Amino acid sequence: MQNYYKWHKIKQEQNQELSVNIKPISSSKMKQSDISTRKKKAQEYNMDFDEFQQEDSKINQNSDNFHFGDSADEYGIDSPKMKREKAVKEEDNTFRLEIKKSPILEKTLFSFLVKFYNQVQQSKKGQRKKFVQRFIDSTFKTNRCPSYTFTILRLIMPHHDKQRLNYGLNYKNLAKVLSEVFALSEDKRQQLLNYKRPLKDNQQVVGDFGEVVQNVLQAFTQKATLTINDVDRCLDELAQPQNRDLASKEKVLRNCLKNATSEEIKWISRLILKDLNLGINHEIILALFHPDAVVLFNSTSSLWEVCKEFVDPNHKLSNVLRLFHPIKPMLAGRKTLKSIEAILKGKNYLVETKFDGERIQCHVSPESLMFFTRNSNNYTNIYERMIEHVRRSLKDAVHSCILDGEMVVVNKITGQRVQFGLNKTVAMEREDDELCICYKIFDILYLKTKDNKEYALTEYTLQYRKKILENLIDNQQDRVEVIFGREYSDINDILTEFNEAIHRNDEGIVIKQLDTLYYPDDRSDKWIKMKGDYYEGIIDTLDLIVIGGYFGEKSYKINGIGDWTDHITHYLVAVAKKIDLQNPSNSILVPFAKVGAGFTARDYADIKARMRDQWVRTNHSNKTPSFIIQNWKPGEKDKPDAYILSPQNSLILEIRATEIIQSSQYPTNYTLRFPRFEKFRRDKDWFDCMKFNEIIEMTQNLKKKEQKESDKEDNASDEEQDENGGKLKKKRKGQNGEEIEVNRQGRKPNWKTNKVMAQYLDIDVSDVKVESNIFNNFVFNIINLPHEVSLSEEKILLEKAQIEKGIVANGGKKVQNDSNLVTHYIASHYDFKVQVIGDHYKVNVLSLQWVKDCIKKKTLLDYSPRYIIYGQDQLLERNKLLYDQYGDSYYKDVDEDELLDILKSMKIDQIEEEFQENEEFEEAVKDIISMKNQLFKECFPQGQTYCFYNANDKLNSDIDLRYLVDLIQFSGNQVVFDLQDEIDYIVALDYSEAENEKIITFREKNRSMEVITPKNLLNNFGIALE
DNA sequence: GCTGATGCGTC
DNA sequence: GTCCGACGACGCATCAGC
DNA sequence: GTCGGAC
Repeated sequence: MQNYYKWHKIKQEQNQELSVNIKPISSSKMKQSDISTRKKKAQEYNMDFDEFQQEDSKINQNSDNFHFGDSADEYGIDSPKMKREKAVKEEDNTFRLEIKKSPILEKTLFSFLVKFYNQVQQSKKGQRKKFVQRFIDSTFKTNRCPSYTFTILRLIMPHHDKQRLNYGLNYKNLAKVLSEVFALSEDKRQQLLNYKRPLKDNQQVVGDFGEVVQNVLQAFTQKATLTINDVDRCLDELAQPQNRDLASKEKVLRNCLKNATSEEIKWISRLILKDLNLGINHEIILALFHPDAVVLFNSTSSLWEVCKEFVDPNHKLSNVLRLFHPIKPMLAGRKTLKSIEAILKGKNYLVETKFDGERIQCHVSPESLMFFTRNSNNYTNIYERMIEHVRRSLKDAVHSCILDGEMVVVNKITGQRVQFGLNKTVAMEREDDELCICYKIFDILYLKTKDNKEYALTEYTLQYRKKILENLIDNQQDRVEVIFGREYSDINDILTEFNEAIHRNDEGIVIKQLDTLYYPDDRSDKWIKMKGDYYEGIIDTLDLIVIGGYFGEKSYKINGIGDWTDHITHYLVAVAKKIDLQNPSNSILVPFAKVGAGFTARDYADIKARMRDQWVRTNHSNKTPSFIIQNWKPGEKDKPDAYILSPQNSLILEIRATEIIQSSQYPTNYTLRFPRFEKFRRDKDWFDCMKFNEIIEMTQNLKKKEQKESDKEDNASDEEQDENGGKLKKKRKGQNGEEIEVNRQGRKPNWKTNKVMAQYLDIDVSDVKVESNIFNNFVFNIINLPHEVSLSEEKILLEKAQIEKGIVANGGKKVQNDSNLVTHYIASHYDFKVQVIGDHYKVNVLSLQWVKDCIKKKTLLDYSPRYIIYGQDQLLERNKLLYDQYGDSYYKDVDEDELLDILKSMKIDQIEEEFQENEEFEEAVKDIISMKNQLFKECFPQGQTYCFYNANDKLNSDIDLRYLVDLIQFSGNQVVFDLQDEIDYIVALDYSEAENEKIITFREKNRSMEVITPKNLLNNFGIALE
């Protein structure tokens, strides 16, 4: 969008000079397009077309009437209870809605367009632009009458045509209607209805609705006599409110399609679905239509405006903003931490909270006030009650303006964030003492003052726009509020802001550069959004088990046509309510969410290979399998196309999500917001998936917090309501699950994934000789590396490898992910991740130098100030006593006593004692590490207790078990055979149901314990079985 | 007249 | 780096079908 | 909203 202002002369410096005393910009120019010369040119240009001239003048007469304050009535009033009003308005504005048909297109065959569609779609992506160019050039060379250009443009980009009302036909209803129109056999009807489902016996097209339509209707092919206007009129008819029912639509379509070929029907279907799948950006088409077309389109969201404006190809756009034509909002981009730092270096910027509501643009004139959404839809009626509030907040000096902001539900009492789902409900019906809608205004795009001065504020810097905003709007607490943001120039302040936002339970922050103009529809780095779930260590992931699959449209692109399981592209995942190790099918799994994002082609191939024979195809009337909770009544589109055969062969997926939200759709009563696949948990067996009560636990934590907020007594009956209350009350529940729960005992909750596994250790340390034991029992994680070496990726790795080898050589371990197992976090400098990890785990983050120095001196050095990147209060306080302000010790040298002292504070004394008591242990460890045994090529876990529950009698007969026990003991770990407190892992063997119950109950009380399979166990020791 | 399916918009 | 389609959850309005 | 893949 660099060229958005290229046609405009305004320079940014100019803006800076403007003081609060507003200097108008050529106000009289607004909407003073030179119609007479334009018309003249157009007429010259279209000299050959009598009809066109007449038509053009008619249409231009209409546009002559247009002025600011005129409302854009072609925006379909598509909001609810507006039916009656709509009828009135429609009559009022028929002259707008009914755009006269171009006479030329009465004679132009639709097959002309079909040819173009095919050409573009079949060509390679790089070639497409060329074809479009050719098409535009030839089609609009001699005729640029708006009725002509408009009809064609909206048939090339149906998605951006806002003038026509909805068809009420998506693929399901369209399939039904088409079946009726052509009186299809039941077979073919089913083929259309289930276009995503592969047929059992043949290789026919699947997945693309249009293709299936053409395929099915091949027999009905007619001669191509359909004209473009026929199609256009048909679409108009379909959208008519009186044709809402399927019977009417059938009539309309029959009338049109009786003259169409199956190929044409394919494309008409796609037009109705508003998705041609041409693979060409609308901006490319517009830019070819006229160089300024994109700019105008982004400022008015209207193809009709574009067509009216550029009748003359040489016409230069003189103004863009049109009141009551929604501007495409400016968007915030998502950036990596590293790039954020680079982008913002040396700049001034504002940080604002990211509100979790609806982006709403508000247009105001003395006569009218309208709200538009992010996609330019008219939401005036949804937010009807906000009209008066906004008006009241505008200062007298304002004649007209365009405001940009977010409609949010606020809880006036607690101030807590409210669940997004309530937004519309509260807006439209329920606003009470507690909840109400608030318009958070953060920008102003246009202003006309009472003394008739106009400002296209999109052409001014943010700094300036905020200043204007400040002077024009009166704040009304919890109703209409102006958002100013906090100004910073140091990246660290941003990180602090972000951290605070996360802890406040906000959705995130938005960073806006102060010296930038307003770029419609631009999502670059001028505005940047940061959300908690973008970064590691803030939001937990969940391990869920796959229980069902759905056919998707992705399949035919990714897998081609193979066997039917290849068409499964998204999955139903569940938590476990009851686990039966003996007879897995007697377990109870509870559907929790669907996941379809985050899978790579590779991932699909993986699943395919591992699950090939594990699917049972359904026909949507099957009973749900026994292992799925039976009170689940899925809606039509939630019924899986396939179920897994049995839980024990299913997969565990690690799922990331923004938050846990309430749901009436899943029997858990909760589900995930924005779920996406993160990775496979191959190390976990099926019964290691998340448990039902863990959801309850997570949400209980939230409830507790909520209750604390509102000072209420703990109420145990709350949960029962959720358990069997069936439908959820729509009452205030607005909390979410992203809060990080750090267990008081420092134990990790079960839903926090244990990321430290041998396979994640990426540097081979098998040949590292252990030189000392100063880092014994330490687990290191390096958070970041110096910027200087960041020039080359290789150097980074080299540096990292060197340090990690050093760590291992001195008895430590190194891991690649943060977790509760990490004892020492290391960083080269302070950054956001450092802060987040520090706060999350309540740990100190030490400098790389500390590690290097320790290695060099072969001793543990004190955590002196110069070694601290991010310190916890306790340590900082201590250092205040020990060191002066320059970090120099008050004592000359660090003597042994002091070191011991420090070690004590670090609780290392215990470890030391252990060593003294157990010399053999240390020796054994050394021995094993120095062994160049294949089995131990990676670091392996130590000091853990493994339980082979009741396995004594099996040991002798089972050689594998003996081997496992040896392996564990040999490597400095403990083996026990009964359930006791210190167990870290219990090895899943062939237990009876009763014993399983015991294990499960025991585990309930010992959350830190994990059940692992022998396979996992080997995995932990770096022994891969595959 | 009610309920579930369907469409369409928001995030 | 940018664009695009294929995916997620929700709420509301409307229609089909009982 | 998220994401991966094509360009």
